[in-house]
Amino acid sequence: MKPSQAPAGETLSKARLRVWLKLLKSVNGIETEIRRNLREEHGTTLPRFDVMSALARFPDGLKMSDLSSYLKVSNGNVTGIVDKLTEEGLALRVAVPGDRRAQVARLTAKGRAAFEELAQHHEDWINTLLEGLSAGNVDALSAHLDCILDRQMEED
Amino acid sequence: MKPSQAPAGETLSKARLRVWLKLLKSVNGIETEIRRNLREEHGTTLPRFDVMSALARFPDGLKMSDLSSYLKVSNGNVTGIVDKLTEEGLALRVAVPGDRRAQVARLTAKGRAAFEELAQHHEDWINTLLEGLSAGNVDALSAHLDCILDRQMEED
DNA sequence: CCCTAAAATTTCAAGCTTAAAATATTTCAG
DNA sequence: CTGAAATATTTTAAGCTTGAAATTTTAGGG
Repeated sequence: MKPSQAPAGETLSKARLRVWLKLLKSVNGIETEIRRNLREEHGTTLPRFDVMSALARFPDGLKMSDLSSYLKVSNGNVTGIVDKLTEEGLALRVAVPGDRRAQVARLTAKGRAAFEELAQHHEDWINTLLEGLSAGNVDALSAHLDCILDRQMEED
Repeated sequence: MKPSQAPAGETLSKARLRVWLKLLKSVNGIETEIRRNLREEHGTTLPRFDVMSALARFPDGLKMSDLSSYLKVSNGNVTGIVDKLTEEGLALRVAVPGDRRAQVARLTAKGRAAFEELAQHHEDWINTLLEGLSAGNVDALSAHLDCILDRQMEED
């Protein structure tokens, strides 16, 4: 009545590897399409969208360091992206009253308007790319991802 | 008896967006850890591992263009990575008999040995990072990802 | 007060990635 | 044959990303 000849642990390890490759392929495919849409339809990039998205959630602005830890990217990285957004008039840096080292990044009115536009299209793109997932599929997939994410949070 | 006030379509769209963000977070977390392991424990990078992995599956070598379409990255990209692997003695380019334009990239013996080592560790890392997924979870997750991937294949 | 450690940010060097242009070679219609 | 189109690859310019070094400012013990 053994289900297989190989040790269960080894088989599970290979199955996890296969599902990881599938996970990677799914995400890369979607991400590539989103990047293409952002570039071709809006002349922008995913990192810029991500920063705008973060700033949109914090209307009072975010310190540069909070922004980088929120997005899980390096400090130097957000410096460059906020520079670009600032040049384009979409964001600005505001001095923090009590601390001359720190600066808060915020969206400008133009930045907020641009983000609203982008965010709607982004949701539409994702909705189309995930058309194969019913509401039930979404919930089940979400639960499985929680199994992965729970482990990641432990490690911090 | 309505399940919610919002139109079903809108709710599903938001649910898909949420699961997309969760998918991205899961994959980014794992990928960051894999990159860190490759760098700190083996002094290499994920792109180099990906190329070695592709070449390991084709012992007779892969044309540069086949390599880039297999990995879904640009031609110019694989040129640079194969250059690096060649400098390190892990890969080499072989002329294709009938076509002086083309070259086949192959692993050297050293490259094959290095890859075997990396691949085993890679599988172990993934096995640990996905410890939260039982065999049943893996199968269910895999099925849901197929819903996403099926759609992606249609678009090619 | 001073001066060292910590904190916030930017700068820097190196590597990855892409799209597009450039090169070299092959194919094939006429 | 010949030259235009197609194919295989490399080069290039621009942007993203990181980790580490550098800069500026703050905080706190002595």
